[in-house]
Amino acid sequence: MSEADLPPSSDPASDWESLLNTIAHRPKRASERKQDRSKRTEQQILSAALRVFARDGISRSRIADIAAEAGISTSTLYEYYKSKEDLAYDLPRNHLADFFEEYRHAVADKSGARERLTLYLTMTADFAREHAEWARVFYLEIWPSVFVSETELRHSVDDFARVVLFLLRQGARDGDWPAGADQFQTAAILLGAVNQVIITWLLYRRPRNLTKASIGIVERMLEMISSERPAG
Amino acid sequence: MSEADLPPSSDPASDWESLLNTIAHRPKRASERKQDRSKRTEQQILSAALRVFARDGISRSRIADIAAEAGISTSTLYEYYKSKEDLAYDLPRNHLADFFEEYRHAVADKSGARERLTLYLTMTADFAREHAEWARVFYLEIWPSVFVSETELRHSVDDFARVVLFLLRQGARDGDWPAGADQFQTAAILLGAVNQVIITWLLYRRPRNLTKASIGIVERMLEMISSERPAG
DNA sequence: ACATTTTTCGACGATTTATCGGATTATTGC
DNA sequence: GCAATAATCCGATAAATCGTCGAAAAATGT
Repeated sequence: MSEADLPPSSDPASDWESLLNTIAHRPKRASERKQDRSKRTEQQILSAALRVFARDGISRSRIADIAAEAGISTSTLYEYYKSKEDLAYDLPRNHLADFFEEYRHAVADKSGARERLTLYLTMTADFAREHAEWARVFYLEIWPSVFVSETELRHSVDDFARVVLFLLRQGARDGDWPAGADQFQTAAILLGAVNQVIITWLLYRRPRNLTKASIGIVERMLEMISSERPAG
Repeated sequence: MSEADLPPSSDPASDWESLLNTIAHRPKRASERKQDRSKRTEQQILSAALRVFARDGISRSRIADIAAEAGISTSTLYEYYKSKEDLAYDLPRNHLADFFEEYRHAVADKSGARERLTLYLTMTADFAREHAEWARVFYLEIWPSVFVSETELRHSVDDFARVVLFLLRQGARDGDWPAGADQFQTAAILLGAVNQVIITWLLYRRPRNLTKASIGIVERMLEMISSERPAG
């Protein structure tokens, strides 16, 4: 990625590239394992943990079950993660990085703030739908948890809002919506609504078609924001 | 409350009263304890659990700590709650009932849907601010949890949205906002944004003034919704 | 005051988490 | 290839926490 090699710039287009670059490449857990065998084991643990956490909930899940599901012994699991909590909070990182990478790819040919923002928010919902087990663990157990703020995961969670704020500012500069509005407030509205729809879908499978629903709600919100009268 | 004695009615005003009546009086955990001593112990347990859960998070909290904090032995606590989970999910019910009761009182002299809705959403945020320990446990640990849907608590959580939906329909009938809009969608936007603000405040103490911020965001959203052009 | 019911608690068993030393498997240097 | 070394894995077991039970203490009714 050439933009990573360039010096910091205040050119808006470059800022966007570098923001995406940063969030898509937050250092994952430094897996210092030397052998391929270990990398496979690590994957098996993560995948088993995801299944078990999604099925039983984190607090009801037992380390022994996860180890069994991964086909290893309990003590081997402890070679990789020092506790259940450690495992639970590491789990979402890879998926989040994948999401940002997918978004970065999909947004490459879009330059308008509104287009970019619509894509971002609808892809968020769609990603939850496509990775429902992950979403169950992330949205219903980890994201709102007090302890996110104590972990590395916090950076990735913060990134989520950072992208929305960036695009709101871009849109304000470009005249897509009034510049006077409190963009933190606008971001809270957009993110809150999308989270609300995702959580409702995860808990009750309503709305039936999450993709369609999220497109509907996002377009409606952006339409409202665009046609707000400038702050007075 | 006399309206509880009346037969079901399709009169809108009476529907509103009976909705409020229902949600404010969801049966609490039936405490079958005979002695006053027990009622005190029960309160001590709930109050201790709230402090410990808010401080350590539910999963890190130990039953023994809660019992010690309540000044009783571990086994006595088990006389009252069959597990930590049981205790955790029972905890929010009383507070939620209190909130609904407070709202019912405060809304008594308001008849417009918009006024009622503004009051509801801002009181929600304010209640979280006033009962921060409770809010920490409820919003960050219990509300989004998978298992809410398995407990009695679910009814109270559903009530939360029910009120908003009721008022959105009232407002549509009264011409406060376009009748064509998908009111489930509108409810998701309103509730999602308020939850988002509350959660952000709980985690990061931003915005500094939660009350002011929630009034701002609620009024802005209702303004946007009121001035949407009718669905086409 | 005594019998009965309710509440409390210490002792203990069960479950789950976490550790450790050595056995097993892979990699490296020659 | 083959030892030497490092990395990985696991059984046995310690540590922590959850949860149960029967008997003691307190409250209640007569």
